[in-house]
Amino acid sequence: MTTDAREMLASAGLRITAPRVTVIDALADHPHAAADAVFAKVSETLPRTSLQAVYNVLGDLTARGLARRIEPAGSPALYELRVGDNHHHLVCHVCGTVVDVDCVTGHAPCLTPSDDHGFAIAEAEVTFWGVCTACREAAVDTAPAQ
Amino acid sequence: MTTDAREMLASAGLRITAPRVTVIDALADHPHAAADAVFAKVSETLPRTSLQAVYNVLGDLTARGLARRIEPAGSPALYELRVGDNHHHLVCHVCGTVVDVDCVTGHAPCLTPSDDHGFAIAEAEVTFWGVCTACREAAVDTAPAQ
DNA sequence: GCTTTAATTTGAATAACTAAAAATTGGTAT
DNA sequence: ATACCAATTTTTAGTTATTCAAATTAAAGC
Repeated sequence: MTTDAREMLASAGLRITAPRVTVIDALADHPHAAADAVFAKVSETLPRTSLQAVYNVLGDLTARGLARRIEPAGSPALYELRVGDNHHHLVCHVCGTVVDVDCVTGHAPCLTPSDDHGFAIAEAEVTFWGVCTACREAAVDTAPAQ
Repeated sequence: MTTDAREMLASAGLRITAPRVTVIDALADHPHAAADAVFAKVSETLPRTSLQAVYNVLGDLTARGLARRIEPAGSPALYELRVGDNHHHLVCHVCGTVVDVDCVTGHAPCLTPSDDHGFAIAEAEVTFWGVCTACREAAVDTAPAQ
């Protein structure tokens, strides 16, 4: 895992540093993690790392195309290493869990609007909202008796 | 316009107050406005209104289904009065302008993911990203000479 | 016109993120 | 190996968007 992180950084022309390698490892283990979750994970193995450094690294990774940043409504920004395939997301309204969904029709842009209003359209971002299995089961358990 | 606002509030069982009517009028004039833009607009005609009141009203309208809240990445929350038709949005990467786009395939949920991962899916939210005409023209004007 | 309950104001707190100067470190050249 | 320099990280602050809660005010039924 560490090797991959180093290769990723090198191929993007970024210096290989402990915080960067550790952030990438954390994202590899926990896709769709927010900055503070990444910080918590990184702190386990590299406790001297600052939250600011994590923000810097996530920003750098995103700017170089090594990571993708998503911002579901009501959630802080989440990061993932799966880039370049225009996949989408399915978010649980209750617990916020995010899972990947392959592109609806194949490749970017996977959809075209009925009217582009003169915009030069670059991409279509799709977010499916629903309730995950765990939250549905929890709801049944706590439902009022009929 | 004022009449419509009053009717909307009444039909939702909300008290008719000056801040609420004015917020609704502001949204009718400026769809996709953020809270501070609504506050600025409301302040013109009702200068004693607090920003907090605007947040309260926007929250109430959203909770009762009179308004819809969208949160494009990198933008504060935006509000619009067009609700219940599952339309989508086209956002300019440069200036943030938002325009409405009719639902891609007709009615909610307008899309189905390739794999629902066990989620009970309620809706599909589509955000198209591109560059609007004005920003494209501005880019040409300031482009470096070849 | 009262009374009750909802709404608004006022004042404060918080989360998520950005900014900038100072200290440190990685990678290259010697 | 060592030193250098620019990139990175730390430290410290600051900002933006938003929420919370107590006290005041106002809407609508009686």
